[in-house]
Amino acid sequence: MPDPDDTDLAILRVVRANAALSTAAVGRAVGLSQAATWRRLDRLRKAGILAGRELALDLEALGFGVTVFLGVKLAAKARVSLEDFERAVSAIPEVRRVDHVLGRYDYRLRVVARDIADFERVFRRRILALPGMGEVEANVMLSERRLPGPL
Amino acid sequence: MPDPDDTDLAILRVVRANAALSTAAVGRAVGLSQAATWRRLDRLRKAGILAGRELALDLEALGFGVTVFLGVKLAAKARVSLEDFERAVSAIPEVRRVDHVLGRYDYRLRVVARDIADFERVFRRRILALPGMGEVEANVMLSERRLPGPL
DNA sequence: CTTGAAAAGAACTGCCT
DNA sequence: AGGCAGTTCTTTTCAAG
Repeated sequence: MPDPDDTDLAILRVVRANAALSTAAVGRAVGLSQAATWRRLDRLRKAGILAGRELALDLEALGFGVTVFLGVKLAAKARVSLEDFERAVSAIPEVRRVDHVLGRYDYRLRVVARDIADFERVFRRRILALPGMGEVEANVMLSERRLPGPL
Repeated sequence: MPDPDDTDLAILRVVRANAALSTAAVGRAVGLSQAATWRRLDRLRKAGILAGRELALDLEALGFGVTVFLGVKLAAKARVSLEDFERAVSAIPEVRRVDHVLGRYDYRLRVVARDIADFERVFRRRILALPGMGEVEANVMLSERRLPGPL
């Protein structure tokens, strides 16, 4: 499959900004017909560049108002495999992301809770009980901003 | 607006798992007609719980293979407003997320680059040049896992 | 690549229980 | 609320220039 050309990038910029646009509207924005736009979108999908749609759930509107980022260092002595840790952490409902990272920490977790009291419960009963837990560092999220990113 | 009931939660669980499903298919999964499902989805959208669809771009497939998380502490002396910092950091194309946090750092950034050499360029010329930059800590992402989260 | 069109499917509306 | 039926819009595919 050929790499995306400038027209493809223009299409990606449009759909990234407005995922609810029809192919005809995207075509109008980049100066292509509906059919041609569809063919390009189809190619981008098949190339794995457009990896599918997602529905953004507003967890705050559902009562989960607290988001905490945790940096986790596995205990040096503990002979816990990364797979075991990942399996255990993935079983905690409040954990929304598990990033395996290189640096001061081994994992970065994104955790949600209804409020601080709820977070304390999750932290004490679930997070601290994870196999191989070493150091933990926490950052409470105040606000977030998503940016379009490169392209 | 009334809070979501059990049926709403069932619908949210279904669409969260598969955002590409038609309202008719969602209805089948929860035992409702197409129209009833659509009306509930519409209500959830208007309540802000379903906050809109997004197209997932696979940046790796586009050649951005490196993701780095940065923890940033603003310099104590610098009299830089948070707004100034946020404006400047938001202007860097490679920055995909800016999270204002409480804890050891003031901000957590998610940055993408084509490769490590590209990241070094962004880091030296853009990140280190941000107004008010104090300490920085970096974590290179090895792998990530998104989880459904609570509900 | 374009236009035009047809068929299928999904989204939306109104009416009735 | 929920179901049914119908309308409208989009997607998807095709033929022809």
